[in-house]
Amino acid sequence: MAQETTYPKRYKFKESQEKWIKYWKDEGIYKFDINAKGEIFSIDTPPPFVSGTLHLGHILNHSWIDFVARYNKMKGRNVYFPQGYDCHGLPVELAVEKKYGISQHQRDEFLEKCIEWVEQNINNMTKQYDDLGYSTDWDFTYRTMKDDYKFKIQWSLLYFYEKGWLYREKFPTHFCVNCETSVAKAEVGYYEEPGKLWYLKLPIVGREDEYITIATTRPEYMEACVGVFIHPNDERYYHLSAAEVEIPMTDRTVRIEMDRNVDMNFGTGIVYCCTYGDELDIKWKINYDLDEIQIFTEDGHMNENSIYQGMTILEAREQILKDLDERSLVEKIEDYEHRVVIHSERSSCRKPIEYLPVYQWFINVKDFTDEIIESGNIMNWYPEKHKQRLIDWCEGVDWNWVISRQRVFGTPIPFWYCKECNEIIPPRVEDLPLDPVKTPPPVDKCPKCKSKNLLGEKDVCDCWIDSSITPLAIAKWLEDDDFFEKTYMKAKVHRPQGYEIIRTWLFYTLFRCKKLTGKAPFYETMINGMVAGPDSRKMSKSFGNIVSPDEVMPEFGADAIRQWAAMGSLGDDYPFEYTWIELQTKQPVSEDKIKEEMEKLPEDKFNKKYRRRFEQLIGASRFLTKIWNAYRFLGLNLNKFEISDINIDKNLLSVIDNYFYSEFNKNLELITKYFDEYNWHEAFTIVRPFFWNEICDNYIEAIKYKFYLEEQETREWALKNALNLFYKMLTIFAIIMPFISEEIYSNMYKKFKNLKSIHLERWPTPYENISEELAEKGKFGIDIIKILRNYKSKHQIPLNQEITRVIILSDKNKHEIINDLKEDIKNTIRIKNLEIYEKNQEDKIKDKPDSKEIIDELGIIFYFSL
RNA sequence: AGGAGAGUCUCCUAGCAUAGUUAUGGAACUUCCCUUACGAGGAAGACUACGUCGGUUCAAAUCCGACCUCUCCUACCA
Repeated sequence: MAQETTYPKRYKFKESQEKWIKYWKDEGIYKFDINAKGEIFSIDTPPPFVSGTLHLGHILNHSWIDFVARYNKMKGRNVYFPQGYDCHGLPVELAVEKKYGISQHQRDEFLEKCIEWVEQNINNMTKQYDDLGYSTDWDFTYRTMKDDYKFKIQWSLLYFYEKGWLYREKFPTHFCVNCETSVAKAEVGYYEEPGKLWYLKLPIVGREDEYITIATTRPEYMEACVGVFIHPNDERYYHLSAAEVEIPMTDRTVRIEMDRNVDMNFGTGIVYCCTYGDELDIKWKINYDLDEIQIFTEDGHMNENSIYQGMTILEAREQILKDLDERSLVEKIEDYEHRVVIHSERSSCRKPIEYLPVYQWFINVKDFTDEIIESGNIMNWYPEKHKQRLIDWCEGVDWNWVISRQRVFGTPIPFWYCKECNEIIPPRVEDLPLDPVKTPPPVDKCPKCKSKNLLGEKDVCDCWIDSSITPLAIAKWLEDDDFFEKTYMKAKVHRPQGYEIIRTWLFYTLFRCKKLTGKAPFYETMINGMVAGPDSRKMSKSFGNIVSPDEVMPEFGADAIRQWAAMGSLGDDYPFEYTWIELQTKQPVSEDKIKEEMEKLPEDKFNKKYRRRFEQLIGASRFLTKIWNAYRFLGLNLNKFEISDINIDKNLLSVIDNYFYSEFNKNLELITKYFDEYNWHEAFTIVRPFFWNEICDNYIEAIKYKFYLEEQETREWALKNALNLFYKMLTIFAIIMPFISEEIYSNMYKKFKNLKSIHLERWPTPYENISEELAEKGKFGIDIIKILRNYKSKHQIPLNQEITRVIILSDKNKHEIINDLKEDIKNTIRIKNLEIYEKNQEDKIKDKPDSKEIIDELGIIFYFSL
């Protein structure tokens, strides 16, 4: 007697997940061995920012990445699949300030706490990855905040400096003159303030007593005015084209320019550009190559470029208005609801923000966009259409990359500079990584001006500086030459990512890696879209359409959620569907009603009354149940036998086996083709119906009767053949549903296969030498079975009820086929007496039953009697 | 404001460069049957969609133009 295995009625995904996550870890199923067989295929996965939790966008993206990893492994490649974390960023600083109540000015302690906070978040996110069934090898994880990572970053910056691509220059930034610090865009807010709009007259050069009038909320910028703009379509001002105007309180004149960015409906439709008034001013300064005249100091006073030197900005405003008024240059004053940019998000400051130029570090990318396009062109794009985003972006780049951020938690920019002459002092390679704020420069005086006033840069790097060398970091660049050679230089490197960061992550990675190694980093890229809510708008709190993975994972499990991911389409946005259900009536409730109720009811009451129904996941769970039951059925029968293998013998295949094996071959070819293109959606829409409607509904139904036969050999072969086919399907399932596949494998197949895990298995091969002639016959048999089953159904006969007598009449050439399949037809449909004749024998049949059906497309006539 | 991608039935999705029967395939849905691998299964069914408006054409989801909506990006949140 075979060893008894028990087959629980339901698949318990929770226990299964827990068990296999541990097993995979203990047994090292996903370990990467660089010396293993197969071409090395590296996956440069996106390091998520360490917010502390993965969202559904990550789930979509990383499920796909896991499909890529598992599929390529099965195809025999040696897949290198690490997963790292992007640690630096303003949100970390904000969280630490809030949680520990310390400020960035207590630098050392602050940084320590940042690291602590990040580590906690990483723990949680790592668990979420494991719960998803993510097959990364955690031995190769990385963190952008670690020294080994920083070393590579700083080394690359030094290299860029030596090549002359890295430089330091003044550039405007949001600056709080109250706190005397640069602030991030995320730290500024707006608030509405009743203010004034001043209409000021600027004299036109060479035309006596002619003026143009500009409207401004910031008259104190007048002295910094370097340009005046009007809209090219503005009919009121056609006569002003190319005119010049005088700037009051200065001895300068400026040209009037036409620009489409002007808002014709604001003020007079004429706007003055004061370098750094707002973001538009900055854009104009760059596009029109305007001078910059700085009139403010970093502590909010007027500087030496202003006749109001020493006054605060507000004092200067009052004074200049008086002075302009004296010269009759103030046309009128209006009340105006003014949107003021203030320092609101991080401090209690709430004072207005100014744009001030400070020294920033730059990397020259403008001169290398052709090279980036080339690196993009040699890659395979899935889907192709998103390549255009990269090309368009490259072609439009007209400024260089500002890499410095006035933050503290980031990779230090490893340079010093001379306070007197701004000479840059680079570090020695052997001293990297370092923090120039804490480490003295390698020289004691400026090599250019001999000054001893050398300062370490306290700015840190833009996050994209960290993340745009991930392909090098994972390949142990500068660390292990052999590893680097094998996993980068000679490997196929796959880059999966969302389309929204093509212009950042992909762009900068293509640029830097090519420059640093001479080799374009990627063999191919797979692009995912954004996850939206059911209203196909992005998930956001204000729309109330957010779903968190933590909400659905415990209810449906990873295999179901991964099926949801598999149904998304390459490169397009993908909604996460749900409908609101009223719990009592179980009826769907409209979106509007829900919104109403949400506002009306307290949260707990609302939650008791309504619930979200996740249709996609319900469908996915049903499929898992179907797989589980097919397994149970085969398993229960396997319990009755002692078989030593599930190998097949071509000569012992039944006609029906032959047909389904042939169908499997055809479907496998399609599935493989779609997987090769990373088109999960199309692949899965073949896998699911093929398994469900063909293998379960037709194949298993048609061989079922054999399991109850007396004759051992037929029983055994029927089971073996079915187990063999099911196993091939299971290896395909393993990519999308790793847990249930492993569960079934371990219970039913492990004893026949010499593998610790199905995830070490190879992609299935087609059945060889399948006779198409026999397959045709099998198809014919299945068609007949379908018609008979249909007949029963139409006449409301229970499927398991026996029919007393069925007569099948066919053309001569079909007669023999039907005869061969007699047992299959008879037993599958449960017919007591099945008689088979050629059509020309119709007259000879005795006691023909009344019920008759003619099936033209099969060339068959049926008679039935219940 | 600009640039890019997208809009096909209740939901996903194919098709769209070389325009051509009745627009693909899934899920969900309804009715009947069944319940001995099946919180499952079987059979039938219907409804029925190319964002809007124009144009080119014998013929447009497909080509052209305008517009609308969504999403992403546009030098300090990733």
